[in-house]
Amino acid sequence: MEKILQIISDVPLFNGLSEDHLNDLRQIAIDKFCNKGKTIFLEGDACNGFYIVADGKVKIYKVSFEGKEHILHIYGPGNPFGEVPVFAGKKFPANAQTLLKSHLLFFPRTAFVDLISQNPSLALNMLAVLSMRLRQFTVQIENLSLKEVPGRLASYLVYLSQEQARTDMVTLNISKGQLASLLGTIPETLSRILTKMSQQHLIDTSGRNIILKDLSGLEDLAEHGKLQ
Amino acid sequence: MEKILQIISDVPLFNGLSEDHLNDLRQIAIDKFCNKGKTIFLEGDACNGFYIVADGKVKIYKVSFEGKEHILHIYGPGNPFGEVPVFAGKKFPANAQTLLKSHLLFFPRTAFVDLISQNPSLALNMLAVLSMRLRQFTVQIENLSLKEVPGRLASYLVYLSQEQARTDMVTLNISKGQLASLLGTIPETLSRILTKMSQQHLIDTSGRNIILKDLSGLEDLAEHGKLQ
DNA sequence: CCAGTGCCTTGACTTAAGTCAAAAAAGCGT
DNA sequence: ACGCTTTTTTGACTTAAGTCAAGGCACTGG
Repeated sequence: MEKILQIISDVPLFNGLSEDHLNDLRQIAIDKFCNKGKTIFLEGDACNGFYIVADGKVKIYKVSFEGKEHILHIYGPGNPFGEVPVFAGKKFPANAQTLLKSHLLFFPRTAFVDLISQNPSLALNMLAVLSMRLRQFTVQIENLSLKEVPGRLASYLVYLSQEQARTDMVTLNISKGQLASLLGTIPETLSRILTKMSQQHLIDTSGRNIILKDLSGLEDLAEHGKLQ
Repeated sequence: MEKILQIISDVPLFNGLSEDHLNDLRQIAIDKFCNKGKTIFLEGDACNGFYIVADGKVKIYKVSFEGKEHILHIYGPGNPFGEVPVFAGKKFPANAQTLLKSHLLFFPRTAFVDLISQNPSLALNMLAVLSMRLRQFTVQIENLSLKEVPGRLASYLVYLSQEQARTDMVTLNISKGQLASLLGTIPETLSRILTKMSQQHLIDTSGRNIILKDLSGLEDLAEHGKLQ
């Protein structure tokens, strides 16, 4: 049981909270264990709380009428999700599904709102989380409408290289099909662009490893980029 | 001077706050009058506060390397903007410019954060505002990646029809060029699609007025649609 | 070792939407 | 009403990226 407290205290959202507040959070948190591929909620579902990934991986996605899916986020340990309807409206704006066997913590809406009302620094943390998300969405929209697929892929590779703190190689932690969906395209197109980038000596691919042969070329492509 | 207090008390973000708190807000608010076309901030600018539109109209937009612009939002009276860096990071994630002669209220960051820390209901209101924005972005991303331009335009018309509470006609409150940018396309394409929709007897256009001849057809198109 | 499944790649084709250029229409100030 | 600017429309052309269909590759379990 102390494991939950441990997990909670490691979540960025709860950074800087006092022992007492962490304990309060622990009191209201509910464990949820899910197998891979489990749907956690669907767009339009009523919401009575939000989740934090304790362990595993979750995708947040939208589906078009024809069934095509676009992944909005992929969240791992420490990331909250499903918070939007806690504060605005009552319905989830997208779908959530586990990509791996996962351990989630569920925070019921009313209890959590009570905590926030009594705890300004929790409120400020939550505001920071939502603001970061807005910032990310801003970038996603820019990518989708102002850049072509090669530029989006290059951005993603540069981002991975920062995240993984390596300039020589990055490793995808999702399948290429999922990456295509995250970039707002389809697997065929992604595949073609990866081969094109290899031909231009920007990268080399082997499975989920992508060797960055010309990082500054990729940065360039991410910025103003056409691939020829 | 009482005008400012009046404006503040009408802003949804400040709904339900006590007289005292409204007065506090009024103390920290700074008037700003801008002519049409005035740049309020640019992406990457350091931020030391956020704005509320008291009067006029402001566009929030991103610009690509080649200079193409994509409008993210257009805000009118009562809408706050530029709040993201108040809570996360310190730089604006996009650009802001007035579309009309406008009257803005500026709230300096530190003073505002102090108020929020002392006032849970202001914090909850702010959380609601940011959550609504996330919800809207979610829809925008869905539109951009899963729908074609005719579907996006149809969505927008349906949205306008709800907003203006009319089923027979809507009036654009921005130019068609700006609408194109808001939909993630260019004026030429928008123009062509408007004529196509007229040919299909979905709408009739005359300047900024668009007569909705077949609202359910438009709803259909917005949902799952191709225009043929 | 082989069959089977899921993932990825390739090829041929189609199409939505962007570019460039020019004309037409609408606004605006004097 | 006039000339000027800005916005919108139209046409011809190009291109990025999607669709459909098939094949290859790689990992799994019998």
